[in-house]
Amino acid sequence: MAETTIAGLAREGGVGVETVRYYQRRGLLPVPRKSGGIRRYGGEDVRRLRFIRAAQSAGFTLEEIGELLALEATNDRRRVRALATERIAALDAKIAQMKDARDVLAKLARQCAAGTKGPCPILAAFE
Amino acid sequence: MAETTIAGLAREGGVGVETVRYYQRRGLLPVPRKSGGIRRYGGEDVRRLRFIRAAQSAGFTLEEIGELLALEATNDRRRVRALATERIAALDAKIAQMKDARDVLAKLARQCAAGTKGPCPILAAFE
DNA sequence: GTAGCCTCCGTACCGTGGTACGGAGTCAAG
DNA sequence: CTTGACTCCGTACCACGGTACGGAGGCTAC
Repeated sequence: MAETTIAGLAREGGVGVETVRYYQRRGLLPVPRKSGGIRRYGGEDVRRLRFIRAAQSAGFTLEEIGELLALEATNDRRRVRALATERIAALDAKIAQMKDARDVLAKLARQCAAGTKGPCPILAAFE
Repeated sequence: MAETTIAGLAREGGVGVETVRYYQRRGLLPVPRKSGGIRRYGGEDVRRLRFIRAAQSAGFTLEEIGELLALEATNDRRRVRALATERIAALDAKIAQMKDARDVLAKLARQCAAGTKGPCPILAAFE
């Protein structure tokens, strides 16, 4: 298991060095204390960093990811499922709201394109 | 046209006093200079404030709303339509991304609920 | 042995849309 | 004419997920 420096870890995870340090401050990644002055990172650090990025792309916040990482050790599937269900509900709510906004705008844009006389229907809708 | 104070304007627009002041700083609302020391607001201010809220609920950022307000005077429908189209595209992209995250999570949650042996499929998916 | 990266660390800053604080001034009612 | 509510103004702070800066020290190759 080749050890690396913070720059190597960052490269493996596809993030910047500053982001790794930020995750350390957030408690998502451990802060190793190794050879004089310079920290060394191993495969477990890469795995955790990739876990964070994967969970992020599933819509979890960094705070939730912190809990997920802690839950890895306990295998508390019920709690993990609860977090996932919460996240799904939040995503559904936001998606519905954005879809509404999108449909309203699309309808207005069609109306606006259909005629050139009078005030713009998009602006008029905001009155 | 009954004039009012900042608190009255905020009430009409359904926002807080601090939010009105924030919009003034952003240049979205004019800063009237009226009777000694206290600013007075009229119907046009209420209209603009409501416009801002309506445009916001359609997904525009405050910066874009600033441009929309400026476009009201010129009736440049092409530019307004361009802004709306941009916004629709941005909404579509974000909606698609969130839907993907949602579907992945929902699938994992179903798998997780289906069995209790082995590691949690949700956590395993992030490895 | 020294040039030239890399690391460490604290701290400040970014965008987005506000919210909170605190002291001084103003205004209307009692 | 005082009390109490409201206004004005600058400034700082909140969440969120980072990004940037700068000086001191370490590490590696030539």
